[in-house]
Amino acid sequence: MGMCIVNPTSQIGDRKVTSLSDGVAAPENARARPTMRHVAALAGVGVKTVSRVINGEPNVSAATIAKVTAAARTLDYQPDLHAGNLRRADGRTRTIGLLVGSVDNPFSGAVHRAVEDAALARGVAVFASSLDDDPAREQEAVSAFLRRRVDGLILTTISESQAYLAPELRRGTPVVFVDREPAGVASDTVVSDNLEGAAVATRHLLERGHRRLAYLGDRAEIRTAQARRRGFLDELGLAGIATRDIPVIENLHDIETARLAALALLERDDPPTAIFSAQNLVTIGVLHALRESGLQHAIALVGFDDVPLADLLEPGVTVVAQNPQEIGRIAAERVFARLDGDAGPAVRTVVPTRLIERGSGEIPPRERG
Amino acid sequence: MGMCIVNPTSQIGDRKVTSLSDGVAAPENARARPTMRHVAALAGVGVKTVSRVINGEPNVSAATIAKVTAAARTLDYQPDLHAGNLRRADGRTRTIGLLVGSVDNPFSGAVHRAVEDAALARGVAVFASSLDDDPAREQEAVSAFLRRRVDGLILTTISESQAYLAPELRRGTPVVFVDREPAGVASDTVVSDNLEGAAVATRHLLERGHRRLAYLGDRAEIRTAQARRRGFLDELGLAGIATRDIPVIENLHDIETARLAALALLERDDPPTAIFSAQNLVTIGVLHALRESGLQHAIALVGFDDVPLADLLEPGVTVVAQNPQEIGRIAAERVFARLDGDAGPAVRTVVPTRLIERGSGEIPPRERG
DNA sequence: CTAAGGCTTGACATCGTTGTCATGAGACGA
DNA sequence: TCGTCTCATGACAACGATGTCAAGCCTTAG
Repeated sequence: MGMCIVNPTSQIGDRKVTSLSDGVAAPENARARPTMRHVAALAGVGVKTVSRVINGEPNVSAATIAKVTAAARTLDYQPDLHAGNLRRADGRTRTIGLLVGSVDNPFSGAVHRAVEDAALARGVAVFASSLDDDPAREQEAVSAFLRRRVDGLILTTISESQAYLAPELRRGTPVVFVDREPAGVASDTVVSDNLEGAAVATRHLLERGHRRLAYLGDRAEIRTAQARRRGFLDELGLAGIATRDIPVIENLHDIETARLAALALLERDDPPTAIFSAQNLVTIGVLHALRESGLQHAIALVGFDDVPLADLLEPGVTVVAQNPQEIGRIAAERVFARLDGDAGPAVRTVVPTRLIERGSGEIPPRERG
Repeated sequence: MGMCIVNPTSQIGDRKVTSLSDGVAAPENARARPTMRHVAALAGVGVKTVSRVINGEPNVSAATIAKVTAAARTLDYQPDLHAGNLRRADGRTRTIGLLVGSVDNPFSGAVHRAVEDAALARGVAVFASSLDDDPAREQEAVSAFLRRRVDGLILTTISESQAYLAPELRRGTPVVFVDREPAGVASDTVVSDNLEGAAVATRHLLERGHRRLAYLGDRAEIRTAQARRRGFLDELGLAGIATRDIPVIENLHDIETARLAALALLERDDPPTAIFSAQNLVTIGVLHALRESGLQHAIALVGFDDVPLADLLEPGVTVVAQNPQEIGRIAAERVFARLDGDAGPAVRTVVPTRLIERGSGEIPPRERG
């Protein structure tokens, strides 16, 4: 074990060295993963010299660089980033953790893509996980990220408090909250203007004469959903509409529950003339329900968050669009600014929303009855 | 430096031990990340005992477990997975690398989600990267994964040959190719039945009487795109249609280029009566062009790969749907089977496609002129 | 000719953890 | 009472890399 034998033919350099061997030739088809010591032995230099060459450090002769490079290529050597990190001064893994709603939700995908683009430019890899609005998953994902020593976190959260992150924040790990604001800790946050966006959507319907509106939204415990609901209700209040009779249907977490809720709503004796759907999957569920009821041209709809192909539907779907690319871009920018030494107070960035009129939100109210 | 001072008040256990200190008290608000040695010192036990408790190894007394657990909680200790891996026998990082077309493409998102679900069940984290059909990005992503010592790879590829992976495969790293078959190496592969799917789409149009068809597809160098094109052309040949006059427009890589190509096609003197769009973004581009030309009810369309909200459009979009969830699920299953010791020959899994008739593919041919 | 300085290079300790092994305490049967 | 066994525990080396430091060589200036 670990026995050293002289094997002058197995080196690239010109000096005689002992080569690494277990005394048994490894079969060609199951070579072990080479380490720096293997490269050093093959090149006939010390491991530190290999380290210097691999990391492009100065003060290595051209001849040595050539020998080491050749040996590394011959062995298909890949440095072990984590072993290096253990000793390296900055201790950076060049890895960040990203927790989004679900990697197959278009909003999340756009955020993810923007984060990835920023990370790629800095040679940083991205762990991506789906939250699925499950508090346990949030904690597990964060824990999994931290055990892998990510340099920073970009998190969409669902649990009641993120106070469990306080020790990590004290250690200086950058954490940026996206889409939803944290509770119990202060850290950089990037969110859409949910309150104002919902108000804009609601005003849009009110201005077209609608008085019987309905709200369909996500889980009530999500602060983002609460803000959208409040924006909706506040605006009704400003318009002097009694919110007592306004249907506010919450806890719709996927297309199917939203569709069923919308169908039930449309079958009431006194259905609304306009619907505000406060999340992209909810909007899609409502679209299905309207279509099934043949009411897509009769009942107005404004959705919060854009929906794929919304412009190709008939009528086009009017939405208050978020800007997930921008959210992701800014979140990544915050993480990297912190890693670059920015020690200022927590920054809260509000990304504006944009009303996109496509038809469904411009349907006038029908007469009652 | 590294000086040890006795600090009997800073421990949870009952034995006197030297605590870790630099001789200077760290400020409360910038505590360094605790290691096992810190936990051991606080608990008044040896590091190996902490290791045993953290890893749930047997033969530790209940009292010791309690002390160590308390100390770990007090310090908010998180074990460093990579440091452990360095020494651990199996050397697994419990991490895999996933390379998809783009994390914001719905097909990729669905694959990603399925892989994540399988990985989560095993406590494995997923690095996700976007290929963007860029050969350089493929190599960089793979290299970034390997430097981080992922246990396995699930790859969508674009470069001409994946022979560069041969040494890694010899080392036993599981590699599964998804969506596109590799060249130059043999390894597990999970793909849709592109040839047959395209043939089904084409037959569907032929059976409805179309003779003037057109093909709009992705980059010609992508083998998957080649297979779809061949499926289309072969089927025309079988039907006795001269393929010389059939428009075959390739290298459409995003919605906008596809839209422009389709618009140009529709403005020809002799436009097709039916279109086969061979990729999801191309289908969306074609849908825009048809809509802009007011021809969505006049020209038949069958797309390869499903499109979000395809069922809500008018007409609904007929597609040959792939099954990205299944592709992702099987790919993950292959990786984990290999990690569990499956040393059998490379497996090629073909996931069937499914024709979904929604209206656009059932439009009959218009009379010429 | 010699001292000083710069350039190359490698030995060694170290990062945070786990595998190996030895040690000591207590239980148990003869 | 005494070995023998099991259990609980910690010292130490090792994993693959990098930081530190000293040594050797070669220039160059005095």
